[in-house]
Amino acid sequence: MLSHTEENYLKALLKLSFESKSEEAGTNELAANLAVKPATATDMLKKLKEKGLVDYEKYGKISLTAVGKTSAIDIVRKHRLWETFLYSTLEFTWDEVHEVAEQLEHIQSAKLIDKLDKFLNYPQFDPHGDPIPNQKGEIKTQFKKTLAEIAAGKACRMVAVKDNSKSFLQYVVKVGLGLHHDIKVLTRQEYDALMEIKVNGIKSSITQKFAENIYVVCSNCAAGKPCTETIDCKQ
Amino acid sequence: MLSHTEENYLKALLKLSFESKSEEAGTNELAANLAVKPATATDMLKKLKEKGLVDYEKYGKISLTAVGKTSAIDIVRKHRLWETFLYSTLEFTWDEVHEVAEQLEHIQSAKLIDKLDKFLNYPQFDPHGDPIPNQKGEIKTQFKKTLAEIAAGKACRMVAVKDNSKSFLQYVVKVGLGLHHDIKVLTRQEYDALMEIKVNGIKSSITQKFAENIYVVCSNCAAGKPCTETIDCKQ
DNA sequence: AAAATTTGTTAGACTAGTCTAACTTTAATA
DNA sequence: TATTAAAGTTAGACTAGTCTAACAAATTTT
Ligand SMILES: [Mn+2]
Ligand SMILES: [Mn+2]
Ligand SMILES: [Mn+2]
Ligand SMILES: [Mn+2]
Repeated sequence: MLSHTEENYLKALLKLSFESKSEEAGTNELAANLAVKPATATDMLKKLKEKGLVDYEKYGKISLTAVGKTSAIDIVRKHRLWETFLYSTLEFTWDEVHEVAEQLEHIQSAKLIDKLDKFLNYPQFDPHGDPIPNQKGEIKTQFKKTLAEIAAGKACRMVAVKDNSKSFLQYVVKVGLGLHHDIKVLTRQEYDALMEIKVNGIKSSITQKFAENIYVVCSNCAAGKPCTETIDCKQ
Repeated sequence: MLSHTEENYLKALLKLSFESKSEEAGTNELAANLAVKPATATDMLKKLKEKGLVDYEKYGKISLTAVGKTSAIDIVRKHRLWETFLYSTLEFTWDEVHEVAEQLEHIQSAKLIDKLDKFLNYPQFDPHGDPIPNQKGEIKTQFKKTLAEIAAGKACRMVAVKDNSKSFLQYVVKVGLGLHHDIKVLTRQEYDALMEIKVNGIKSSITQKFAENIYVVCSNCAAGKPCTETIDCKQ
C-alpha cells in the first residue's frame, strides 16, 4: 500500500520521464515538481528505492522500475478518469477539474475506478486531450504538433493542451479556442513569431509561447484523409 | 482547514452525541470508536479544543461546539452523498459503499458536493436509510421503531438499518429483506423473542439482536394513512 | 467511608514527511 | 586542467499522529 505522498512522487517521476528522452529525472527537478526541497526528495527516493519502486543510486539519475511505473500509470488513469467525470458528468469547466482530481486520484478502490470507467463509457481522452490509460495500463500515444509548428496558410485541429494551468486554460477559452476546434493559421511574423489565427470565423493574435502550448493535428488527418505531413498525426 | 484525522474525530464525536441523550462523549469511548488508544484521543482533544471545535475540560465530558458540529455534519453529508452516488449511479451494493465513502468524504471541494447533490437529484436518504443533511446542515429526523418493537400480527415497512457493518448488511439481503420492504410479524417467542416474519411471501426466523438493527415505520404511516402508533412514524 | 475499579492524563518514544544549513560530488567553464 | 557553479546528500530539527507505561482522578462497590 502506497501513501498519498509516495503516490505523488511516483506520478511526478512518470511525468518527468515523459518529458526527457532518457526517461530519467534528477533530484532537484523532482523536488521542484512536487514543491518540496531537494533534501526531502532525497529522503523519499531512498524509501522508494527500498520499496523497489525506483532505480536510484546516490548522485545518479532516477527512473521508475516496472512496478513503480505501473503504479504511477494507475494514478494517472484515476486522475484523468476523475477529470472526465467532473467535466462530463458534473459540468465542471476544464480549468476546475485538475485541482479536485489531484485529491480524487488517491482514493483506493479498483472497483470504483472500473465502475467509473464503465459509467463514462470508457473515455479515451480527458478534458485536456490527454490520453487515459486503460485497465492494462496501456497509453494511447497520439502523434501531434504544436500550433507553433503550423505554417501560415495551413489549417489544423486542436486536440490537446500542453500547459494545464488554470490561467492558461481560461486564456484559451477567452481566445475562442477549445478542444476539437478547427484553426486556420493566417499569418506568422518573421520577427517574433506572432501568429494570426481564425477560429469559428473569429480572428485572434497569439504569441509563440501561447502557440507552443496548443497541440494540433493537421487538417487532413483531422478530416480522416491521408496525412500530408511527414508524420502521421493520428498514428 | 481540517486534516483528515481531525475530521474523523469530529465525525466520531457527532456520532457519539447522537447515541447519548446528553450529547456528550467520553475519551475511552471516542478512542474505541476511532480505533486508537485513549492517550491518543486525549492529545487530539487538546488540539481540537485549541481550535475551538470541541468543549472539553480535563477529566470532563466532551461535546462539539457549534463550529465543530457544523463541520462534522458537513462530513456526514459528504459521506452519505457519496454512498448514494456509489449505490445509485455506479451500482455498488449497499454493503460496499461505506468503505469507499470513508475515503471520499475527505475530498475538499464545496462545488463538487453541490454538483453531486444536484446530479443525484437532491436525495434525502442514503442506501442505508440514513438522512442526508442538506446544504444548510439540516438533518431530517424520521421517527421510527426497531423491528423488535413490533407486535405479532402487525405489519410494518423497513426504512433503515442501525448496524452498518458489511456482515449485517449481507445477512439482511440473505434473509430477503431490504429498504422499503413490507414486513409482516407472524409470531414472537416469549422465551427468547425469536420472531417469525414474512417478506414478499417468504417466511424467515430472526433473532432479537437482528430485529433491533432494523428500523421500521408502522404499516399505516408507510401507506400514508393516519398513524395508529403513539408517535407519528413519519413526523 | 474505604477499597476497588474504571476512566482519563502525562511523559517519553516512535514514524512519516518536511525543513535549514552545511557539506560533497559532478558538471561546466575559463 | 583548475576553478567555479550546479546538483545532490547528510545531519539535525520540527510537526502530526500514534503508541506504551506509569500515574491521577472519578466512580462504583463493598
Ligand atoms: Mn490534471
Ligand atoms: Mn488532464
Ligand atoms: Mn457509511
Ligand atoms: Mn450510510
